[in-house]
Amino acid sequence: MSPPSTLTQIDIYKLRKVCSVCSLRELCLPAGLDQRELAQIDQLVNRRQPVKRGDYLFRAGIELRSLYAIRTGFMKSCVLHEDGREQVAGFHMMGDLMGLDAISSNRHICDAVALEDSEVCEIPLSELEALSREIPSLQQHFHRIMSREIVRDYGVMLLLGSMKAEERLAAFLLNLSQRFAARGYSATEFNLRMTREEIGSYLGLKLETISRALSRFQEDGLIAVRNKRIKLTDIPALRALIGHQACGG
Amino acid sequence: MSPPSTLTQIDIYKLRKVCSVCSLRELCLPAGLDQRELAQIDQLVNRRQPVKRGDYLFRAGIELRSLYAIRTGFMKSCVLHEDGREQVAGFHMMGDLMGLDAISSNRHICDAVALEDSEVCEIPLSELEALSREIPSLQQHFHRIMSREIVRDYGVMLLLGSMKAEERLAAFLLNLSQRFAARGYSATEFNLRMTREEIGSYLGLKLETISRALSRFQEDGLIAVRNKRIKLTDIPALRALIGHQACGG
DNA sequence: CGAAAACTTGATGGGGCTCAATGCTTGTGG
DNA sequence: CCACAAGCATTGAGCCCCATCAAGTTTTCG
Repeated sequence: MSPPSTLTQIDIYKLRKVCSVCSLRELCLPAGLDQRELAQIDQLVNRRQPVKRGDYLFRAGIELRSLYAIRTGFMKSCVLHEDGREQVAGFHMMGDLMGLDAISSNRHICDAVALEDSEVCEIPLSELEALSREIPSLQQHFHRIMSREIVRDYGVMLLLGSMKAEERLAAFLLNLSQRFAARGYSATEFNLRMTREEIGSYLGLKLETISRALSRFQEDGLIAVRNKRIKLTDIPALRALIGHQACGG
Repeated sequence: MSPPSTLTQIDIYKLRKVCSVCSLRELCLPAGLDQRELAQIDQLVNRRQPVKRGDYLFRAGIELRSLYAIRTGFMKSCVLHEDGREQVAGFHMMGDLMGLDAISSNRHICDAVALEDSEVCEIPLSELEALSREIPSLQQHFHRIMSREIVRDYGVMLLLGSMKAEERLAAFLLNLSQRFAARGYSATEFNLRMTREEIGSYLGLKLETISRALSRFQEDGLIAVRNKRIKLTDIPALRALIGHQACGG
């Protein structure tokens, strides 16, 4: 748990930790930074932190301390309603930034739970804000990340408000595919880290509906699914599924 | 259209225009600014701009020029899907900031349409960013506004994903009520600026469902509705409607 | 290995969509 | 000022998609 003790090992440990050589650099940080700026950002991200599967990274109601960038792993965020209603608001993977919703009130409004053993970079908000006052491209990048979250939310609203069950699921699978591809993984074959129930919660459907839709996709030759392992065998057909709502004329 | 010509009138015109004496100050700007900072912000908001009912403030796909703060009036934003599907993503009123979704890609993601004759303040993004680098409290305020939009979106996702028709409508009416109240208007009696179809689009329902639910609320004594005029006569009952999903145990 | 969690599949019912007809409101031009 | 049209709203009837309930199977994990 504590850093290794020899000098060489410490160096490696530090190098692995710092942002400037992090493999997620393109996802987390703006391009075009000079050495000094990168060094400042390294200091900003003051610790890497493991989160075990099932553990909470933060909980709704807790005071905002930091934002968290996911280094490895897979997480979900859940919004809670007073009456105990709960809904998955998003799934988050490598390079995603979590906690943006808490800036508004200084308290987290959703739970963040690891769906597999993960590792996050903690980013104190006040320091991020201070540094982004000095580095315009960092500021712009941060604003874009927040805006991207808003865009994503609009997409989910569209999905929830106007798509049928199979359209939603197809959109969900294609979105996952795209995000894995953007991170260098296969666009056609991956593991669903979440349960059918969690998918359903995210898509405003029940787990049985998810299960049935997956079975039907498989029957129709669009996917091959075995438990959490998914293979998209006909992406164009999945695409076609979305966007042919009633086919009126 | 052009400013009046006498000196006195010009002064009034300018005063009305500038942020530091704008009646929306508390909504738009952070508290605790000194004179000099307020003056800088005045310069930032370079023009007030009328938008006639039915006119577009901006359209999806158009390059982002500025953010817009609503001074008076009422607007909607609509996300568009490739296949022509369209959905109301939000209703916006006095003090709301529009265009945040466009920061991500530098292009607007949604249409913004005035639902009644309105007036907006144009805020060039690059200048806002520049100024927020100099004024920390402005920076923080801007981040909070973006975060608040994310929080709002999560609420809509919860609504769309897990509420029944009447719960959605009750939540919608209470939300409007609260926002009007926060702006000094009646919390119990107001005009719906939008059509039933637009409400339905926002709530993921059809206009007939909205109409039926409103009629039912009226039968049950929760509201009095005549066309667009709404009176909330039993707010506690409306609140109770939300959050008693299945009433299992 | 055994218990709990997760998943699949079937049967049934209901909430909201669809289609349809009618009434109301608003705006426009003669 | 009225007539007319177009948009908006209300209400009804029937149907379909998805939720619900239920049972059985597989997978996961301590």
